[in-house]
Amino acid sequence: MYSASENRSMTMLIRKLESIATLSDEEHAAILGLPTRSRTLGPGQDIFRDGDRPSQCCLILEGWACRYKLLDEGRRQIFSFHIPGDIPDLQSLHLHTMDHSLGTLTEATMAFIPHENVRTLIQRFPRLGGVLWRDTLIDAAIFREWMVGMGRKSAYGRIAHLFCEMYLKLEAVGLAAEHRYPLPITQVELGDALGLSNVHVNRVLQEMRAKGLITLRSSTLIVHDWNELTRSSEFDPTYLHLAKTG
Amino acid sequence: MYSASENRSMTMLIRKLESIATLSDEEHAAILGLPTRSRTLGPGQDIFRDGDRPSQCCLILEGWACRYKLLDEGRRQIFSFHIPGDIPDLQSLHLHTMDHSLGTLTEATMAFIPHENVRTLIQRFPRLGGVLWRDTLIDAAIFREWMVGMGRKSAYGRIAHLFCEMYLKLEAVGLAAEHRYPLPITQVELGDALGLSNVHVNRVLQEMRAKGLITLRSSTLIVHDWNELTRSSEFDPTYLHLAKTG
DNA sequence: GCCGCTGACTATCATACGTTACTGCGTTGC
DNA sequence: GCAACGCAGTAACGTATGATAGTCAGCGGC
Repeated sequence: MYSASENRSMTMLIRKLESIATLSDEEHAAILGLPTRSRTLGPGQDIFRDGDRPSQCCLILEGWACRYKLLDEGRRQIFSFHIPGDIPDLQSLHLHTMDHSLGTLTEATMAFIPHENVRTLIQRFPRLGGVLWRDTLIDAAIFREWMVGMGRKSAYGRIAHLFCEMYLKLEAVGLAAEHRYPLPITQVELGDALGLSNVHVNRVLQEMRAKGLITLRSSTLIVHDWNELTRSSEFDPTYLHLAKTG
Repeated sequence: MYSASENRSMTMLIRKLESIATLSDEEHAAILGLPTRSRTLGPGQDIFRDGDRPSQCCLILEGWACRYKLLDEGRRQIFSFHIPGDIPDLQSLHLHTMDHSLGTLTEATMAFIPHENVRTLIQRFPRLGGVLWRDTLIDAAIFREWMVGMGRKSAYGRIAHLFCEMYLKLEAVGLAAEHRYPLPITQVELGDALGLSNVHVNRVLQEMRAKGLITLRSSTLIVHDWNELTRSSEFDPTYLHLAKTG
């Protein structure tokens, strides 16, 4: 059921971890040796739900996912967007009951790793535990940054900020370059992430297009003026704590 | 400079950790043995600032603090309120550059613990490392919950939700009971935490008072109708991951 | 005993955003 | 080839909240 040897699916995880820390050869090898079971899901499928008590972690190999919570009357808040290399539910190692849901945005392939094996890995390589801890801390830093947006920035600034953030995250694992990247997210989902209505998201996107700031078509975003995008969103990448940027 | 033996100041930390996990006698003793240096600050003082690279952790013994970030034109976003027993900058163990600031709200006494000693503690008691990791994960869960508020709830719901949250956090460390607690926070600070103007915070507080829901006077909050408070804010304590509630 | 300050509170007016409801275009299914 | 659907886009209108600009009570300083 789980395949351990020659685990190609772990390269994405290694790329991700090396974007936020450095790994020794032994640590590298230990990660490659993790047993995983892969699975592909269609778009809009839940991987776990609010209230679940998962016994494994979920690593994204391909496609996009998001964490979210549902409220009364169809309201939804999306907390994060996840791309290949991410382990969106690393927290389940220490918080046993999920307080939100995780679902796919696109068709997506995930590798599941039993908690047990992650725990053993951390015992053998405590420094690797520190790297995973660091990853969850960066997760929290991104939440804080979204809070700044929702609390104190305009819709325009929020959307621009998200575009900057996703670019750096994708670039860090080699999935974006030249200020262009795949963005398979609907306007409704953008709104649910940023606390906006789909109508207003559309308004702001039109405004950005009119200014020649971006092109967004068939799920591809092209940033024509990166400086203006970062300036107008007050974007400072420190909170991403990427290895490159210190 | 640091005093290690008979460390009374650590009891608040132990109470806090026992509110989210259980500790063995050895772990208990090891925490009491941590060397600390205490310091008392007046209200409105910064403990560290955005961009700092601290070499110690800060445990709050008495008083309130908050984490925040400043933007252009005097805008401010407060991320969290901290009470005795909290270690607001635990993340600095793995994220070396602070991406926000920490300041006191009231006069406050803090105990500083060198990172070095925390690391040694975690090496000797890996399970304790897990508890601290868990604490930072709960921190993140609270951020997510605030995001839900700022993105998808009314001002009324947000304020009510915060009142519920602070009550449970204070109660968990024995600083609140009978739906009444000290709340030494100005209306401006409430607004900066919830993404509202001070004027609107005032409007909503008046509304809550008019309904007989709460009394808030001279920094003391009394909740007259806990059920209505939780109902109107869609409050579900799961995200606090308190030991009691599983 | 007044000064200066901070925080609570209020009134008026402005606006960024939400709500509702609709059009139109691709895609998928059959 | 057309129905059904999801998503982008638009228009008209409504409103929760912000901005500005004050008043007032309490309080420490001297």
